[in-house]
Amino acid sequence: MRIKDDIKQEALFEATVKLVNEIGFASSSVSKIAKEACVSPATIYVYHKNKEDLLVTTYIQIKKNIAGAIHKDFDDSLPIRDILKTVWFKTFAHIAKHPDYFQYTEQFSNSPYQSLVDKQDIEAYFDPIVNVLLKGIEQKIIKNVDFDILTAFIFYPIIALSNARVCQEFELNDENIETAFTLAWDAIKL
Amino acid sequence: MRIKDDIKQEALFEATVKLVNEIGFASSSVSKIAKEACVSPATIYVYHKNKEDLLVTTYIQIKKNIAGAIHKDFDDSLPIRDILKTVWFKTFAHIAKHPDYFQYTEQFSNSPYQSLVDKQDIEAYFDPIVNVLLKGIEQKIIKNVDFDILTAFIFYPIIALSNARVCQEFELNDENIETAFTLAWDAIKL
Amino acid sequence: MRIKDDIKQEALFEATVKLVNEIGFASSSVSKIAKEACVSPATIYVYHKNKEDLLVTTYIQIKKNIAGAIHKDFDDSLPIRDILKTVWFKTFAHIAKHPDYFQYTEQFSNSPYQSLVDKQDIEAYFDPIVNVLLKGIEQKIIKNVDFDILTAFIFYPIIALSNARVCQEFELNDENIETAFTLAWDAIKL
Amino acid sequence: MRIKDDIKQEALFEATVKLVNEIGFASSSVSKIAKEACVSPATIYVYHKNKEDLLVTTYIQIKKNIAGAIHKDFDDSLPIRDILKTVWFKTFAHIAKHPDYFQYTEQFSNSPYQSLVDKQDIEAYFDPIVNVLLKGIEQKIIKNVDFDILTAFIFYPIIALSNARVCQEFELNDENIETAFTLAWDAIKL
DNA sequence: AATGAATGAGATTTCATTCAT
DNA sequence: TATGAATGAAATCTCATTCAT
Repeated sequence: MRIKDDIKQEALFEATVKLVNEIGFASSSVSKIAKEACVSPATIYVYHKNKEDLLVTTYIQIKKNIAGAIHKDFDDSLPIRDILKTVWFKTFAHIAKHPDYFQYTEQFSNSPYQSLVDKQDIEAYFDPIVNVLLKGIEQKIIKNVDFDILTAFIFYPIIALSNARVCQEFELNDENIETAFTLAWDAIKL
Repeated sequence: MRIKDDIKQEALFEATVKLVNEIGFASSSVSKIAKEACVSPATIYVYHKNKEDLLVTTYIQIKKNIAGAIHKDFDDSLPIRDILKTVWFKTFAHIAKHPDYFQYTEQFSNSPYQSLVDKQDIEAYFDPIVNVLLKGIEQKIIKNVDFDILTAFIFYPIIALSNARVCQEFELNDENIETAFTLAWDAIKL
Repeated sequence: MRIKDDIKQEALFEATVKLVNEIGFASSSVSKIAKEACVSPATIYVYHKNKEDLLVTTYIQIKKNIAGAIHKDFDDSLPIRDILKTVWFKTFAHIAKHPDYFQYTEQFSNSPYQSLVDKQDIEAYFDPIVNVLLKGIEQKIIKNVDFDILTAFIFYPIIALSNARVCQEFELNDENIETAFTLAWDAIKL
Repeated sequence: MRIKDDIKQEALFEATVKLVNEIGFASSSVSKIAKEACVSPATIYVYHKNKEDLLVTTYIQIKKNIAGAIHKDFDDSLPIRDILKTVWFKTFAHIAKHPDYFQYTEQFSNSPYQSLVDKQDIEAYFDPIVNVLLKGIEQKIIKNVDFDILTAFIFYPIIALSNARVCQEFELNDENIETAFTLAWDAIKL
């Protein structure tokens, strides 16, 4: 008996991301993804219950990837500002390295598929950095405001700036990233 | 015949927005939009070259609307912080009043259609408020950094927070909006 | 504007019946029916909500046809035996003339689609002949037994015999039909 | 290994019958039958040449079952009417006990698979009761008419009535069955 | 201008069957 | 023998668009 093939699984992941980047979410049909991954469309249904499941699985995988990347060598004991700055740079670095992954999540999270993902599961991946923020509030280093507000100034701008770079001509060099971090810190620091 | 035209045009606009909000961008077919607007699918092609044009037109219309709303009673002579704060509140108010318009732009700007819009045209609608920022830089009130960076902290957080409200349980009352503005201002002020 | 085409409607009806007879119910796909009717598969969905609707509509149409045929020149005032005998012969004649219609109903009524038809509606078409049976019971000419039992001996044998003819070598000449009626009458008469 | 074989064989038989009853002939795919029988789809092809063979085998098995059931304790020496009445009741009893088997044959015998069965083989199972009819004709107890005609009145009504029970609300109690036999006997007796 | 009919192209998914272990 | 993986073929149905009135 044959056994499920990790190579195929991986090929499907890559094909999905690549195609969504090239032709967009709506135009990425199962047939096209299959062709890109060099498998039969029917094979996709061996690995995934339906198209939805393929897209959602891909999304979750990417989110796991990024959570892993930004928490690499995570050192809880550093000063809060340093931790945030490190993560800030690592996030930009990850997006720069995998702009296609980033694009995919952007398209996905504004599609109807978004609602199929258990947000709590995703958020759990980012617990370490979130806890840093909470500790900052406790230590009166960071403003004591609703967590969604902090997010809007310490995480969301990364997306905004990366999008600006991906879609336009804005250059994201180290200097710009550092400058941007200054603004983020000014926003949230007490 | 003019009146009839405008009614159909408006019906198509509303139907497009409504449907995209209800069933998403990808599922909003020409036929469904036509049915929602109580016209024949063929009629859409009297008013628009193709589906693409319908969606793009709708997007531009919404952007015009919001630009109009946030610049209402715009007073150039006030202190810069006051102007920004007024616009900040007006933007939240507009989104709260038309969450469907907002959702539409979110979906649109992450779709492949996005590239069909002349960004310069859209940006022109927001010139007044942009000029305020530029003046702020000149007067050394606002940090002299790349404009995209300022945008990421003074405009984008609105989207982040509105999305948080639309998608989750975050409450956007006046107090929260005011608090958030404090962070935005701290970010960009010199 | 084009208007719906009776010719197409009729062509679809004929194609459906013909194909079901030739290749069976399960193999009769929408595509094949469309090809047989010389229309696009998509056109079928202009005239019918889905495949199910096409098949059910076709079934009801056939049932209407047969009800019309067996009640042609229906004369309520004749003796009950004569009425039944006339209908008996007319039914065999109709089936002989349209064996394909008959085959279709046989396949349909043993398929899962069967449950989608409102039986009451169908039965209503056969009210006149049913009323004759009821009158016969009243006049103590026909056995006073459950109506389903009468049906099993005065109507169902027609199907059995026609099926025998359609599927095998049994010959249904006037003499055999007359003989069979003798048995049917012996069964139900008081 | 023999035991294991028989268990799988039996499981496939039961699964096929059950599924055909639940979702109909056309929707009963090989995969679904395999899942229902808790075996791999590939295993079916160890026991059967193809899907067709599985369905035909199942049909023949059921026919054998019923032939066995109605001929149980078959006593050739009783009066013809008594023999027929006994068989009549035994048939109803068998159908009542295995309505799913009955339903399966009904669906099967109106499907294209029907033509794959050698009718002579099936009919041979029912020789004993058929011979009774022939003897009845010889002894001038039963009408001397074409055998298909007799069948239509002494066997087919059972199907009609059982179907009426299966599909609708008609109640098949002993009294009704007895009454129905009266009609059947009146039909065929000389 | 306005429209319902019509359709080729293509969507997602399931099928019966074979493969490789 | 027994199996889960794999797939070409085909299923139903929807799409954006054009046609004919």
